[in-house]
Amino acid sequence: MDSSPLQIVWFKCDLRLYDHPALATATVAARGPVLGLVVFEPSLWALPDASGRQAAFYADSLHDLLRAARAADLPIMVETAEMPELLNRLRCSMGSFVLHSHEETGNWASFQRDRAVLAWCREHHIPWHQVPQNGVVRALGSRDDWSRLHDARMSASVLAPPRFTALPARVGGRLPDARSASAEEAALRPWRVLADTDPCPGRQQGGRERGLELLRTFLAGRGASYRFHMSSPGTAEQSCSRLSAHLAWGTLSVREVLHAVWQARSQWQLDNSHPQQRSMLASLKSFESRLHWRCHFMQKLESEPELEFRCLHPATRGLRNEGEPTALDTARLEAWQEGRTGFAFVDACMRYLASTGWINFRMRAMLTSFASQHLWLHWKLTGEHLARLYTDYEPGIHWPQIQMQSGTTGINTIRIYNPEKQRQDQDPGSEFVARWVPELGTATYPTPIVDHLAAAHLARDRLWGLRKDTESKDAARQIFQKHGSRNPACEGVSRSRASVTASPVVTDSSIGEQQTLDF
DNA sequence: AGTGCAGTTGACTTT
DNA sequence: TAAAGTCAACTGCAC
Repeated sequence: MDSSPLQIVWFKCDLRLYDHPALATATVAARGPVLGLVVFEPSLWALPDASGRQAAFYADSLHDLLRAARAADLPIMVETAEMPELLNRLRCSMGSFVLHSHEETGNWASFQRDRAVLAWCREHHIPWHQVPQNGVVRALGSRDDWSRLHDARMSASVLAPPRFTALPARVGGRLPDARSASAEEAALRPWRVLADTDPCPGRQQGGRERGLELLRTFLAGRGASYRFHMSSPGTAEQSCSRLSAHLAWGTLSVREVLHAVWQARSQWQLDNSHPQQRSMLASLKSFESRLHWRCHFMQKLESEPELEFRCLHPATRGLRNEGEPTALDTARLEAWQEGRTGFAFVDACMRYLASTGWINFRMRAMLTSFASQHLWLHWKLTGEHLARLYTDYEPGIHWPQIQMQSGTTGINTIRIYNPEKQRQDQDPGSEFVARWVPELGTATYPTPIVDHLAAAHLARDRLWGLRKDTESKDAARQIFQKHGSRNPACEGVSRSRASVTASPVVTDSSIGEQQTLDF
């Protein structure tokens, strides 16, 4: 009998060695040798929310991970297979092992995959240790406890990369020689092949080294203009942290980013003579707040994975066409996807996103609002399209945000963005529109496909109309109890009244959260 | 000079 | 940085 069984660390959306709790628990003293495992799962990459640009970012990141692992003497096996069949194969060839991974708040399919893996592990008496890597709490009892649990996770120390011991020959001999460049290219091939199907000329590069560089420049001063430049699509690209894809694919951990923010803050606090001190301290504060909100939103999908395909508030189910799209739906969907709605700013944003794989938060909200409210398309279809376009697609942020901007959560105020007002506010000089919709003003540019004022009015009436009856309000209260933020500054309370009365009054029109990721 | 009035601004509410 | 609506206070101008 082997007294120290093989410890397999299954890398999922956590492509790093630093601050990697699953790797740390696998390497604590008295355990066996450690083997990394990265799996290209064809069924998951074929889903309608997956795309080539995400695969490309993953490949970049895996490249960095394999290099770092070589330097640290951690062998990593890269496989193309479905789980749990792969685990079965590994058990046959290598014998029993212990499996380690991070808790994942992914899409429904990844959740089902994890259930299958859990069933397989139980059947074969393979221990599977799943540990958290962010502020999302699995099996959360009450939202009242969440903030405390989140803060405790985030304030714990970051974990140094562990030291590894040599693999026994029975395992090591079966690994491909990952030291050669051609072997590494072969390992990355499934992701690269998929990437080639999705041209994205402005795509952000993946890999931990790039992520660290973005973090460094943002904290060292690039973030000074963050608060005033994040809302316009023309300036956000440089002023935002651009860490979203790195957090989504785990080349950086949210905790290490947070600790870096705290360290930068104490440095900036000392630098009284620096002209950017004030703006940097303000930026760091709002950036930290967003990291908190990031986990807050992901917690919603963790607690209710059906958010990916079912309207949260029961009264909003069936509001938009959930069946076979009509001819009108299809025409509108295609116009929106292809950036030819006749609303130049909306079209410019969609084309920019398609070309770069990223757009700032506010414009994501506008694109969603336009599809759901003005075009009255069901959010599942449009949400899948946006998911594919986002290199930084994070299911736990995406689906709760999509539902929020579509007015189907019941606990958030209805936000219908006016595409003309947004153009005025965010692109007053029309530089952004001119760059991405150069044919504007010529005969080839379409006329608007809807009367946006009338469409917004109709959407407002429909959504507010649903909230009037008592049953609907009761449902909203229950949703708030399960998912709502307990931050007093964000309650559905009129702030002026809350500040002057002993017991703030919750108005009927504002049960729940008033906060978005953008504020 | 003070009054009347259209138009603007800002705080606040409603959808 | 949701947008639209309401209302009161203010402003600039004409008379």
